[in-house]
Amino acid sequence: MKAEELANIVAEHSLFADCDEAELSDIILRGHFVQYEKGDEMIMQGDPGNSLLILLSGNARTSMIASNGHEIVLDYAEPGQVLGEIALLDGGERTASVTAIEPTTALTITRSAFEEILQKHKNMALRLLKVMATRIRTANTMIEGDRAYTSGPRLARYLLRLSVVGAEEGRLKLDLSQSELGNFAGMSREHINRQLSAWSEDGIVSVESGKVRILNHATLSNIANADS
Amino acid sequence: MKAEELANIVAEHSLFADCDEAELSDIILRGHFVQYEKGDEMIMQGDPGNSLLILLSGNARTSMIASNGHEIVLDYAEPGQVLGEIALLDGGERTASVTAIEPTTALTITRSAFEEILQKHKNMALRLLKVMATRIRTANTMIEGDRAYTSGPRLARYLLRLSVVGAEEGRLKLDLSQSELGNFAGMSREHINRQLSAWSEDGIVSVESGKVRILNHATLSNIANADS
DNA sequence: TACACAAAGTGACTATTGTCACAAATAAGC
DNA sequence: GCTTATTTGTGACAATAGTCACTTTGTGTA
Repeated sequence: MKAEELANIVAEHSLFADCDEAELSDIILRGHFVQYEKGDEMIMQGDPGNSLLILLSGNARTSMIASNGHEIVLDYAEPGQVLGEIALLDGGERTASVTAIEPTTALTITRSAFEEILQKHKNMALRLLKVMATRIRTANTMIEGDRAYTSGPRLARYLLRLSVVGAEEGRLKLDLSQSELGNFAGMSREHINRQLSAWSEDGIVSVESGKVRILNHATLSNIANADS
Repeated sequence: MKAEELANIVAEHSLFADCDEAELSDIILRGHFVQYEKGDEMIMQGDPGNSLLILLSGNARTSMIASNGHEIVLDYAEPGQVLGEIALLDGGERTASVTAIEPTTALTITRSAFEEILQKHKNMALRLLKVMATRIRTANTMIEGDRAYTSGPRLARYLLRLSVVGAEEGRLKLDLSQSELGNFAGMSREHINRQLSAWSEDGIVSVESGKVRILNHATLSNIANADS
């Protein structure tokens, strides 16, 4: 793999967005290329965390299983995303799993390789700090939303989080089943279904052949900030 | 202020735990010493975030007000804690407020000063990365707990989070009113009251003159991981 | 000590959301 | 193209926790 290729893959907001070619090829040099099939666990909850992943292609789900069996989806990752850096940095075990939800490729970087990269390219640390700051912000917003709002506004928020910015026809980044949406938005599959049906009636979303689309982005945003 | 003093103040797990004297005095040199009274807002939600705080003495509450008025307490900070680094790093506005809950002193560091410190002491970035990793971990655990468990286990978790490790007589780090506990644990004041009373009956906690104490740490831990 | 204000305790009722149990509709594999 | 599995749709019911409306108990201060 060449630095150019990685540069193309890596998304705009990614950790590596403004890396120069020297940095990128250094990263590639020190990393291992890995392939996953749909359903493969790229990172496993409970394992010690001695490496970090950079998602190159495909999509993955970050989720955790609580001690009572409840599954919580924390986020979905796109190409360019860094995964598993938390356990790598603080030395703790992995508190969440990352599962490929389609055929996926990634670059694995071990702790020592990562430390070398940080040492050699000193801007790297600052970039990673920014990425992590945004991640904390997202987590806090998630806590806020979960706590302060009832199911309607909450589902609206999670749908908007899945929505693409310049989305033609309001298509979402991922076509999730209603049970998955439930695990992401923190509500039961049945409840998701009822809420979606209601919104479908009002022309806010459409649910054709399992695929949810946002028809009225504006009202959905209003709902997301509604009083209840 | 002298580097030694800061060294003494700063807690074990703090960002500055293993800073040498040169680093500490550099930080002091570039920061401003500020005092707050009980109730003062040290950081205000909605403001642009151009500085960071290091709590030197006193205690503070990090909380956010949702658009529907709901107040959510994210965490309580002790001396040594870094506050407000998220907005500083990612350039966004402050998503939470930090309020002094007792007379408090802090060291304010502006963005430029902070960048100088990072530049000069390159271990600093790595340390901050660790701190932030732990913070993401805490936030994720909070999301997990809020989602997967009912009020009982949840309150147990938040009480344990407030408990001191070698706590003589199970005293908590902070004596919170039941309404505050409610905002922290995400449940109504009344519900907190009922749950606490029930546990008090069973000898798991005691609630004397508004102060909660953990009498049976072991069972409370069990409750925190119960099936419901 | 008395007054005022804030915090805690408690009962009754309500609301929201989850659970269970199916039927219907898709999708996937052979 | 048929069979099987996995989603989706929906009704009835249960449960958990919030709200309201008070009373009671503390706490701090003039």
